[in-house]
Amino acid sequence: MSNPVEDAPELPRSNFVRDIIVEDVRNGKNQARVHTRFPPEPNGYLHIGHAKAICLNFGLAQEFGGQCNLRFDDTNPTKEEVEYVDSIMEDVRWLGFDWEDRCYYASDYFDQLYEWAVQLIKAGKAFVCDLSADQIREYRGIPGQPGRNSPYRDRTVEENLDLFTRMKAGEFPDGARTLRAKIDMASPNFNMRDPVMYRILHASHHRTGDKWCIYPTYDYTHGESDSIEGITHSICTLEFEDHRPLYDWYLENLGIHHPQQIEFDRLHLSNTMLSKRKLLHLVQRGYVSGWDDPRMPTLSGFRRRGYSPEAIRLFCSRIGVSKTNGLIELGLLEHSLREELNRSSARIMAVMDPVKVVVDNYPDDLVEEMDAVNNPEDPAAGTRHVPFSKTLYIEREDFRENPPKQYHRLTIGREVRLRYAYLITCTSVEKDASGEITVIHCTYDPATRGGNTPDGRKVKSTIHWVSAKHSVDFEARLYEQLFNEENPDTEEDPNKDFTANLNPKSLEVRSGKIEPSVRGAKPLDRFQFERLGYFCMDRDSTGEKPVFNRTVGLRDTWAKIESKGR
RNA sequence: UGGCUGAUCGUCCAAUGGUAGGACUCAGGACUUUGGAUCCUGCUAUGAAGGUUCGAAUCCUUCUCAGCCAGCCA
Repeated sequence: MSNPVEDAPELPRSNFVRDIIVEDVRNGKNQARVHTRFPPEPNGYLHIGHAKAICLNFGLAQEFGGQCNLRFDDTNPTKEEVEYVDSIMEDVRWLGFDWEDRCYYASDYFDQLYEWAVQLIKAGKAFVCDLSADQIREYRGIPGQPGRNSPYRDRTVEENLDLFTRMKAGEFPDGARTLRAKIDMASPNFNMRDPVMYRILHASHHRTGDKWCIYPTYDYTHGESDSIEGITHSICTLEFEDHRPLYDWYLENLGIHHPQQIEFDRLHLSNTMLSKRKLLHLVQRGYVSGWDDPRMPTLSGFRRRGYSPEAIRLFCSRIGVSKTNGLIELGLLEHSLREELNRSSARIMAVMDPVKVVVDNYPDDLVEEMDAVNNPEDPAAGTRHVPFSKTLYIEREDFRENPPKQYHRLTIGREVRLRYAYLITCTSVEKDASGEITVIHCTYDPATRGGNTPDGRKVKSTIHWVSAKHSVDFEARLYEQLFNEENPDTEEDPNKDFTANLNPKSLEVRSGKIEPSVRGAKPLDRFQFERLGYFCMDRDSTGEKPVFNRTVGLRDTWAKIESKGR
């Protein structure tokens, strides 16, 4: 069933990858089939950049009635772990995509890959090389100059077969030999200068255990895996553009199904670090609490922070797909977030910086249950009761003794509305020795129950509140961007510590008072705290004290006006 | 300075030889029981120079700038 309001914003947009597919389908290429794949390496958690690739690959398959596989590119046992495999599956599912029964691993193809390597050796297109890593680098040459052939390049097929078999059998130590494709040491493209196909690694693999001590490289593995799975369009990021001739070479020389590799620009988000290596560093050195720290740009971090999968998908559809090196403003992500959360989040009242209000003419022991709308954007969300009594808390900044111009909130002598409750007028304040306001005295108009004005009079402001004796103490975790710099991922100087850009104020812990209806909430439940922002219950919550992560604040027009006045 | 790829409002994306458009941001305004949401208005762009054409963001030439590539990482 389709919901145009929900679905329309996520409609696929025209982009060059889609154009290629449209054309291929029209020409009947691959029997007009569309089959894509999302191929993460299980060496870290998925981040928002991966979400772009996931939405593209799964989205395209969906749109053209095709399929999208999940495939783990697990050819490097020294960096890969099952923890990452599990988290990746969880995150893709959470984002809203389904690979059905098509979860594959490149390691599933190790036997086939080995056979194909033997085939290339027999065809005189691959050889065992005894050069060390340093020597290979030296022989490879430099830009503008051709490399030199390895002295082992002309070994006989028999010798290559024998050596390769013994490499597999574990006769040689790590790094002693490699299997290389015999292509062209003079190619201007370094990837074609006799690239390594297999290296010796006596390491245990998270899936194949100790079965192998030689492992295929990415270049030798990826295209063949695509081919085996019948992939039609192999969509990857720009840095693999130079690898495409090699991708094509393996497939052509093996004479097997040849998918088309198409490259697009990976996501670059302002004030955000999207390098897996550096994110791992933040986790390992304890700069954040883990991969799912709500400040992390990982999908698990965003989830814990309170982002919805719909919001992330919406963002991904808005940024488009191209080949330009762009930097997306964080504001676009937050805009998509607010737009989605606004229509989906239940409202609740919470006071973050409480100051006491006493309604002097309200009966001492009376408690009234006020009707409050759960979500003005969604009538189906219903209503709830909020208890009202003589002593309340309001936000300290919603009262000013000497209000600036254009300040509409409470001040002595002024009437404002308490949301869903009564109109109140401030009469006086009490202060402590230091001059800080301790109590605000008000009177209420009993005729305005629910916040209505039977006489039609207007008040400029409506503020939120909680009943003091009914309210629940809670902890709020307020986040700001992890990095101060707009582009923290430019590593001009490799020796410079990128953590120097870390925002020391990225986390602020506060406590406040919240409406008792919060009692039914569970971790990951999302709310809008009226007039404050979107918050998500954290798993650190206890029965005593709920903990909330601030997902993102509400647009604050007043803050903008006031800061301009200064 | 070897190769590959790219360059359109401040940002991102579209226009596929025929009126440069949308979104975000920003600036105004309307409305409002969230200074929220919503609605309206406005601002700003084809990297440069030549050429082809009735007509060029689009085709050609030269230049400039940017990203990526010298892992037995992916």
